[in-house]
Amino acid sequence: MADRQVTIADVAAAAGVSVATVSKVINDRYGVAEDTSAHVRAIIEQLGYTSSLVAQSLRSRRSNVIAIVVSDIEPFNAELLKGAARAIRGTGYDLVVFSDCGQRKDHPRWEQRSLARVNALTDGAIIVTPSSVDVNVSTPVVAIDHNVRSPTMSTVDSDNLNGAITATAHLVNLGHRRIGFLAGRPDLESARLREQGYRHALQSAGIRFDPDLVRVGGYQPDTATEAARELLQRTPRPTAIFAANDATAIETIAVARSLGLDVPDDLSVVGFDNVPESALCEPPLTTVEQAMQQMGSEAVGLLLGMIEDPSTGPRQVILRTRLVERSSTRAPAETT
Amino acid sequence: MADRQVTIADVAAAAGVSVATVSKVINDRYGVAEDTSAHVRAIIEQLGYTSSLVAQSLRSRRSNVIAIVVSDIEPFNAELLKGAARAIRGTGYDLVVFSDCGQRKDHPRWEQRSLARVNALTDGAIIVTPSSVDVNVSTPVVAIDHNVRSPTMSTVDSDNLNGAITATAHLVNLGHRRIGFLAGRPDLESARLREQGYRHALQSAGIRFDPDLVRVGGYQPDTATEAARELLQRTPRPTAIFAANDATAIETIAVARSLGLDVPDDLSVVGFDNVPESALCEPPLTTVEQAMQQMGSEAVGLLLGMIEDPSTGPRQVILRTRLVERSSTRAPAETT
DNA sequence: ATGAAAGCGCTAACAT
DNA sequence: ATGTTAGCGCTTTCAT
Repeated sequence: MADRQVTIADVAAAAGVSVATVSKVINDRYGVAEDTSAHVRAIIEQLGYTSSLVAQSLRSRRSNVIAIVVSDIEPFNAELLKGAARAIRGTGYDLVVFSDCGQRKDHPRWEQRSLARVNALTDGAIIVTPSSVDVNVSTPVVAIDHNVRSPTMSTVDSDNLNGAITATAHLVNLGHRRIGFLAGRPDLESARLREQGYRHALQSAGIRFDPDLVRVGGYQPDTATEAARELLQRTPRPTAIFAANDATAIETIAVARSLGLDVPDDLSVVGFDNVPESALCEPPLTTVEQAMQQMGSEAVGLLLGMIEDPSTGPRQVILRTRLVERSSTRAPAETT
Repeated sequence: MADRQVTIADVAAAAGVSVATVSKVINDRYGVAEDTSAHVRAIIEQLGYTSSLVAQSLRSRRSNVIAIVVSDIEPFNAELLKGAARAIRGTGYDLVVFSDCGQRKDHPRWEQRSLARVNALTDGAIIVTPSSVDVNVSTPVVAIDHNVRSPTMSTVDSDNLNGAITATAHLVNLGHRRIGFLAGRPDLESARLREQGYRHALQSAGIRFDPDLVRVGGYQPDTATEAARELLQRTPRPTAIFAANDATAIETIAVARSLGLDVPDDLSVVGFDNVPESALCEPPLTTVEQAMQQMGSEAVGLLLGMIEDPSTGPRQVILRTRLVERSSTRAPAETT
């Protein structure tokens, strides 16, 4: 922990040249003599100088950094990050992940703030599960799990509708009729589509939609607890629950257990996402897999394309989902 | 995607005051009239202004942001991030994760560069698995999985020595005698300690250490492939392998399979870390669990302590490990 | 209470 | 080929 970082001025002084010359050397600008350049490089090496990203990007347009803006770092976003990192490798870009760690989650435009904060720092940004309609920055942006269909923005999403249909149909095919739905956040498009899928599958099976079998779980364990309890304490109790994501599905299992219910004997539970945690819980969760890592890498691909060629139009990528059957679902014990 | 971000100058102009006044309002400085302040806030709201982290932190010392500097975002680091994010929640700090996505992994001082790049941006940094001895920045730093014992720096580590002893002893207790070791990166203290633990446990069991049963796997799948193959093609073949981390243990299983060997019938494999992937591979991996998320949150705790009270001395935290028995280990088929 | 001006570390015209 | 100079958006004395 030194008193002060080495600055370009230190290098210039030590090398006996101007800061402008050092800057030119760093950025491989033409117009520097061979030996001047070599000398400056030597000094840089010797002093262990690294330019400040902050100062550099305040001044110039390019930073060779891309940002991923997330509300929090939880299992789903962590998978995205793994995939994004893989895609960045070999491109020469650095990655900055910016997160307020969920502290502004309920603020209507948290992603706008985060984006504005890092904006000057980066050449473009990926924004995950944004809550507001439009973003307003000067660099390219691609949205993962976007809130609304917007043909003006590049987006990467899973096929939420078909995923939810598959999940619900799986329960129907097992013989379930009273199927509860633990909904996601109503302000998110993915959540709305999953509910649509649930309804659609019910209808296809000739099961009447019952609003009393739906509660908002909000995608997060703590917001789901009460909702799951209400669902499970109804009479007659649903024999199965489709939760809009894994986090709340896992919470549902915990609530069921606390109520003395066995999963899957007394209750089947299906989730959505297939985060690693879903395979590790007890019982292992049947869920709809999203290609999370691929979503991250696709987003990086789109973004770099837009950065390198700004005339690139917005593109929407939709990735298919698939059902992963594990042990949290089975045929209902008794027929209704 | 607007043409330009809203700046403090825009706000000042719209409010009919100077930028200095706007700055004071933003930072709750005294010396601004009530109604001026209210008016400025209204304009800020209306324009959707958010101050630029870049400009702000170039100018002032505090940014209310902490950095986590990682070489890459892979399963181990992803777990750390989850734990760190949880610990940051409620503190008011924002998190910036900086990574070159493994592109400078072999550069001897990659962490020094990354640290220097984000230094001005943050109030302190957590640096994960650094490769060089000492860091040189003007803000507090805590190291996770540090390279060398350094009482001058705050560090968070697992008890690598005892973890490795436990892993090796587990194999010994199952009846294995020819136990191979797929070492980590020799430049990392954690890797050296795990090898020490391996040797120690062998010695305790009265098994002679055989250098031919040790190969460097380098902590990464691609660097481990050849090493694992060499180990498995020796005659006589080891009946068990302790890999220095999960990533290379999983790779070892893949190599064994490609050689027609069954795990655990023909070969037992133990890993280290207990990343989620280790439970999901086939067969599920017996491994030594590090409290990865806790490492992240402990590091945040130490760092915030140092930021809030700079007189805080360096502290070292060592977390205990524990063996997680799954299905990749069993008694050897034939006795030697 | 408010504003003018200097400067954080760097880049980019523009001189020389 | 090199240096001088003017900012990037912000904070912070220091005048007024």
